[in-house]
Amino acid sequence: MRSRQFIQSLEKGLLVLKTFSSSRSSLSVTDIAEACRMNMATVHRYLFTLKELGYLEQDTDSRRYRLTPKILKIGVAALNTMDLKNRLLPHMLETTKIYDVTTQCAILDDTDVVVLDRVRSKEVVNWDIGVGSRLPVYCTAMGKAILAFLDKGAQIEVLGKIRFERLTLHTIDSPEGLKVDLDRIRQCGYVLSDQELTVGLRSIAAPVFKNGQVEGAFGISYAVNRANEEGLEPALVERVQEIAAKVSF
Amino acid sequence: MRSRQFIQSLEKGLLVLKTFSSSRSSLSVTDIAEACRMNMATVHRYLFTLKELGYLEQDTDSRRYRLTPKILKIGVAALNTMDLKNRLLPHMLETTKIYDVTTQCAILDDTDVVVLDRVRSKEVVNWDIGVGSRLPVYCTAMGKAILAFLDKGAQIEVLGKIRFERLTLHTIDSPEGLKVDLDRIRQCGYVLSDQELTVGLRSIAAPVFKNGQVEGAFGISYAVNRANEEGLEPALVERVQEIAAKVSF
DNA sequence: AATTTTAATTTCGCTATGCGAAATAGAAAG
DNA sequence: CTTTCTATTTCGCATAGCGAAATTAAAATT
Repeated sequence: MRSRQFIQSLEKGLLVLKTFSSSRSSLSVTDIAEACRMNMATVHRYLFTLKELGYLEQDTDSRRYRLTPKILKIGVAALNTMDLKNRLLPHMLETTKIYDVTTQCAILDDTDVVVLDRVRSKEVVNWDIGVGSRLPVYCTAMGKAILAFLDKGAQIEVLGKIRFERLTLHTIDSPEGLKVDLDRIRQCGYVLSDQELTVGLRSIAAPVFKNGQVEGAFGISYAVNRANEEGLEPALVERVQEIAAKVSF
Repeated sequence: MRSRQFIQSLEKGLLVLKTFSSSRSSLSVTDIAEACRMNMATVHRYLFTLKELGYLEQDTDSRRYRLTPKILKIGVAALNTMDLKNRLLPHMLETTKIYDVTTQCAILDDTDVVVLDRVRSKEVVNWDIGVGSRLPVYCTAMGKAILAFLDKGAQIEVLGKIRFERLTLHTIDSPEGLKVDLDRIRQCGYVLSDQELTVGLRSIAAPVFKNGQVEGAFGISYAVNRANEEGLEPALVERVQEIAAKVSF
């Protein structure tokens, strides 16, 4: 049974909001009633309220609802709160400038890494995700960098929750395989991930610490063919570790 | 009096969430009770619920609450919903690559423009805002581009709500001055803004249309000194208009 | 270390609030 | 024109949420 302190109306309201996504951007009362398993009259009341508050707008013809930019205010506050991002940004800009690689920073949430910010390289890769995007921990350099330095308990908990999926030929697809890799990463202090998430993409990442605890990760990505450039990767590996260490405390 | 359909608990819950911001990232029960003018017991119930749902976390020592990345899921859905961003991104990447300028796209919300996405140039300017940031309409190239092409009614409404503030020597600081500028912009089809928001920064922008209605704007920014580069600005002006027209329909 | 102050959390009884069935309105399909 | 489907509103009931006050816990002050 739920605590007496729990406010169900808020849970329902957020559930309604959460139903909207990039693939389901315009929803009818019925759609939401179905998705949330709620009574239609009730759903209507929530939609009415969210519209009144300016978080949703309704198409006059189709009567369907869709998110407004106002909702961003809340999420963006969360983003800017993360000072990892602010500490890393100057280094990201500089690194991208020098090596023309995409630099990024991320934190862990559940079994995903959430991209806090990224500075894009000039080279256009067939892969472009935005700020706030989520990527699976087990097949990203930043994800593995964070996971490897989590304390045992937390690490095991995350490992247990991951749903492995073979995204490329290089994707690790078992908890055991990942565990071995994480132990190795913990030894050497950085991750070099070769096309584990996307074919053609290589990444390097290292963990950033805050009071001795992993706070997130700093990472860079570039096209596989650049791995051949004389001395580039050793330089990048060193730089990533150096920067991650510099912003850690 | 409020409609019978309005759910007050949801309003209060969102009010509590909204209280968190980059400058107020860690809040106590009392802080929020004060800011929201709500009873402390009530505030506690909302915080408890949001914590339970995973949108807030509580520091065990200070008992203060702070946003978690989970809240980003909702905002990011809103961002990705905006297909203006998806249509423009390839052009943004290409333009940044060719001219090394910062490219961006934005939409209007209330009296702000909300940045949907941006591709940074290599030149590091003392000005770096992130995705989801809000800038005032009246002193940004993208803001004025959108405003100029709004229908009369909507334009007047926005003009009435703006709170003008002189940010630089070049900032327009009256509705009358802005109106004159907007009429001129409507004639020529693009905006060239010189240091109206930030000293040292110049921007060019043009509106993007969807079914004949302004949907948002495409813009580029660069350091003032680059205005001297032979033929650069005319080329940029043309390019901005060309791209804005191409993604309009 | 004892006392006071301040803040967080829980309890409890009352009532306004939110619930869902059903009614109504309105649009789309047949 | 009728039927069907969806959105919206009404209404009476049950309960979820309210705030005063109690309780607990942690700082601050003596």
